[in-house]
Amino acid sequence: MKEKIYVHVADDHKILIEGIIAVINTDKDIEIKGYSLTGEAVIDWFSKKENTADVLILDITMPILDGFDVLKYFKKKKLDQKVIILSSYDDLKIVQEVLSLGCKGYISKSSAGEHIVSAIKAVAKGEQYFSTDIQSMLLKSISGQMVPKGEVPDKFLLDRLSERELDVLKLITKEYSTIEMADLMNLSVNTVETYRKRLLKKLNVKNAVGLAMYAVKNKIV
Amino acid sequence: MKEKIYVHVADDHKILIEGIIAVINTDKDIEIKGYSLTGEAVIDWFSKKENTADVLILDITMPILDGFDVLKYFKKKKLDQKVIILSSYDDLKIVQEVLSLGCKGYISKSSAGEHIVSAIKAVAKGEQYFSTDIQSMLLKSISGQMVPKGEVPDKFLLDRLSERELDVLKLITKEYSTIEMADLMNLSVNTVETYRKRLLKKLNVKNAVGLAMYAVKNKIV
DNA sequence: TTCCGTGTCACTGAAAACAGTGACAGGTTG
DNA sequence: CAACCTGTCACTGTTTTCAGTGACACGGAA
Repeated sequence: MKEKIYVHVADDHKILIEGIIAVINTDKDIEIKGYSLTGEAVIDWFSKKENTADVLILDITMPILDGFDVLKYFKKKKLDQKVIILSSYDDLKIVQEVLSLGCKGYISKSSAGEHIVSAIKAVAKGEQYFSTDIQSMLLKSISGQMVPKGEVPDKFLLDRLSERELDVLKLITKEYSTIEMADLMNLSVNTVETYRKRLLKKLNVKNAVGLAMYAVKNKIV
Repeated sequence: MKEKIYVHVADDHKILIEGIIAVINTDKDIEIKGYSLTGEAVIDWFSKKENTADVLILDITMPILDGFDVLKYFKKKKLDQKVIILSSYDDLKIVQEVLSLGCKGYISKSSAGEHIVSAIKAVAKGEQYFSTDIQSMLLKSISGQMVPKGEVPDKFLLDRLSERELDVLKLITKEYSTIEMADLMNLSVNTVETYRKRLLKKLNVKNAVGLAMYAVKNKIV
């Protein structure tokens, strides 16, 4: 009889958590060790020594501190926590980003619950696990990535946005003009323009609408 | 012994559906009559005469045909189907929109599963049901709506957009500039500008980003 | 028939966005 | 340490958007 696998679940949608718990409870080898509704709660939970879990099921989009932040916290603290991302986004950039932050599995929310169980077991054993849609996306991206050597495609760089850039991006989606933002943030107009320009470049879009659409697609707003 | 309430669930996230089913199954008075993973599937299901449900739990965001489309379908077919929206968006415009399309309840995904059960029972009885965060948002919007009598707030007018305006709106969300649109549509730049200006006025936003955000929120793109 | 919305176009001027380049200090990381 | 990212700011253009005003034909609704 092998040992139980202990799991912690984090998602801001309580209903989803309840669902996951219900699914996981059907498996005798896995046991839920608590859940969190926010990124802050996850970090709190894991920062207490008495709390440990073999695997953390983690949503990306949560208010304030999101999945990225949680992964970064683990990295910073050099905790080798096994994490499975459970996301509704099948965006290549996001997958690459969380992988680089050390996550061990990625499941799309559109996949069936049984996959969570498989993923937990695989990751607990030290393997990686990706739901089929994510797998095929990764494969496609690699095979389609026949770029001349030396030239690194933008997609692999994925500049993560800085604090300030993110601030500006959010304000842009709220129809703020540069001057208004500068006023609001107590910055020079030039500074805000710099952030705007860096955003355009990093996200490879041509105008503010592109930025807004990016923000929407990536649940930044 | 009262009769059972039959429920159909629609969401593109299978895991969530499983969760909802698990939660609902704890209640003896409610029974699941199938589920759908897409808007098309919902419409298919309900268009078969042998399929009926007292209440439909419906997600807004689904690929291709979304929750709005499903509601519009019911409206068009004059089916008085009771629908509870289960959404991760707590946006006022969206709530107003689905209400105007005849939905009877609105639950945020961040609320607990037990609320679904309450919502189902309330709606089945002919009542309305909103989760607390949605309720407070609605109240706030109403109290903040102290406009001088006679002056109807724009939000309630929801001017219909013309064909051309819609065309331009869509292109704007694709980062087209006015000149590019004029070129593409074989129109004078001035004409396209006219549409743009009419859009700004009708939707009461201040720039192209506002238009794009409107388009996103109202599922025009 | 008159009014209104729509599709089409024009002109002007101010405001904002976009592009390019540059700079510099402070922090992190290899 | 050197390289890199971030936050901050400046200057100079060009292009685009936004605002205001106007026009005219067509078609449907009041």
